[in-house]
Amino acid sequence: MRQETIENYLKTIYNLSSDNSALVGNKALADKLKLKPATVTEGLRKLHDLKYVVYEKSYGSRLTALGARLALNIVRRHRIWETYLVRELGFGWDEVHEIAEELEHVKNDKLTNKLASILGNPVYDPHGDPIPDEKGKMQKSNFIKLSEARTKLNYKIMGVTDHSSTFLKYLEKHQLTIGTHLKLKTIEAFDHSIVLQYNKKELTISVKAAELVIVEEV
Amino acid sequence: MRQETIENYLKTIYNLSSDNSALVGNKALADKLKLKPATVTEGLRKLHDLKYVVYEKSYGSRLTALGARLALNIVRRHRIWETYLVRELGFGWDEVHEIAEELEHVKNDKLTNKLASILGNPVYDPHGDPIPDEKGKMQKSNFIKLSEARTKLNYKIMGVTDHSSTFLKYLEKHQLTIGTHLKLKTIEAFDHSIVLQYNKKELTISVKAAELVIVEEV
DNA sequence: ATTAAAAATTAGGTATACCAAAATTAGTAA
DNA sequence: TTACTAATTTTGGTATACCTAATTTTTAAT
Ligand SMILES: [Mn+2]
Ligand SMILES: [Mn+2]
Ligand SMILES: [Mn+2]
Ligand SMILES: [Mn+2]
Repeated sequence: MRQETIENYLKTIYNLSSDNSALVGNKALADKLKLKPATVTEGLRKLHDLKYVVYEKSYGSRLTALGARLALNIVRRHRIWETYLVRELGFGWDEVHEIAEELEHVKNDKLTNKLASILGNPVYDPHGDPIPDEKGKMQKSNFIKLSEARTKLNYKIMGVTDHSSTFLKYLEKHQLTIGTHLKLKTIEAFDHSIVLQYNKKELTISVKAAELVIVEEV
Repeated sequence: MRQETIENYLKTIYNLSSDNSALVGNKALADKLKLKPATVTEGLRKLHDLKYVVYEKSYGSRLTALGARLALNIVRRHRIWETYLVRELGFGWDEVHEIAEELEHVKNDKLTNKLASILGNPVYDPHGDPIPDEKGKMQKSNFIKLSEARTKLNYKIMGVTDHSSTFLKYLEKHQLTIGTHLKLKTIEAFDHSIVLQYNKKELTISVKAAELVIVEEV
């Protein structure tokens, strides 16, 4: 199997199984990888033979310790490059994901570590995702989705779970960027839209959007 | 054909045919690409269909205008990354070629141009190779191989044609780096070894090494 | 427990990128 | 010219990464 193929599978399994030990289904994996389920079935059989995943036929797959190590490496490179592109090369947070998808496959530890070191070994990337260190360890947090937040409480935006340019531009337009403090004023009983108060203004956002914003109570 | 495959063929044809329009033979191409001639024959047929090369059966191939444009793009990215790695990220000139072989395939003009701009739009890379600008234009020079230099004259080292770590480390050990001024003292009649005088010392180097060093008369 | 829908697998195929061995063509040195 | 050598092409393969359509398994809904 091509190294890049392996890396894309493992990274995606990792991303889809945030509580890492849960099984990831083939359909979800196929969608993220933009492949057909039949293709993914084949791929997983090979990754199983390579001992990167344990594959429970018809139920899904999870990373082995070996697979998780590789996955965390890719995730580290991806997030460090995104941070470097934003902080050192002047890209917007909405532009970097696609470029990082390519740069993440360049394997050179000296390079990755040099970039990290220039950045002061950052712990979060521009989307609020934690950056694993060289050993794969990273910040663990008790952040929640904005869609699960409660009225009257105060929150701070810590990240996003959709890296698409359209979504990030939408957030930026409304000044909903990482670090923004906001208060959850009310939740519409009708459709669960959320009314936010921040920066001396009010904004209503859909559940759909709120599910993609990560916050912390403050 | 995979984009990376195309790019490696075109870049290599370009590098092997520095005197622009000369035909490049399949054997030479196969060696550089670490492929077998049979494979290259196939590849060239496809590149011909894609209008990237003109392929004269049994004699060799040369780039079309379209192919040359793409090739110069890759060469630009390769050389800019090498320069960036050396000047901004603290790598040695002997470490960057392999990394650049991967980075050169990341296609994003904003990124390439940003790196170039940070570097002050450099015209030469760390090995003395000229860097094409966005339109593919680059410095032309009348440099010669050190093996073709004449006794008693003074020269300045302008570049190298072998990017391998072993060769570059050898040069560095003897302080034969780019910019070094030297005088060609004598040429051994026996084996054409060259006796150099520079930095208040003398050094004899083989024809083999001298062929890989590019100099300019000063 | 039955059934319909969704997810996963299998079977059968295409396209790309490579290779070894054999056959051909080009170049060179008598 | 001939005869050898080197380069190139052809032929017949392998391996990987995909796909569609058909079948099977799992899950969810009566
Ligand atoms: Mn990303
Ligand atoms: Mn990110
Ligand atoms: Mn190089
Ligand atoms: Mn170079």
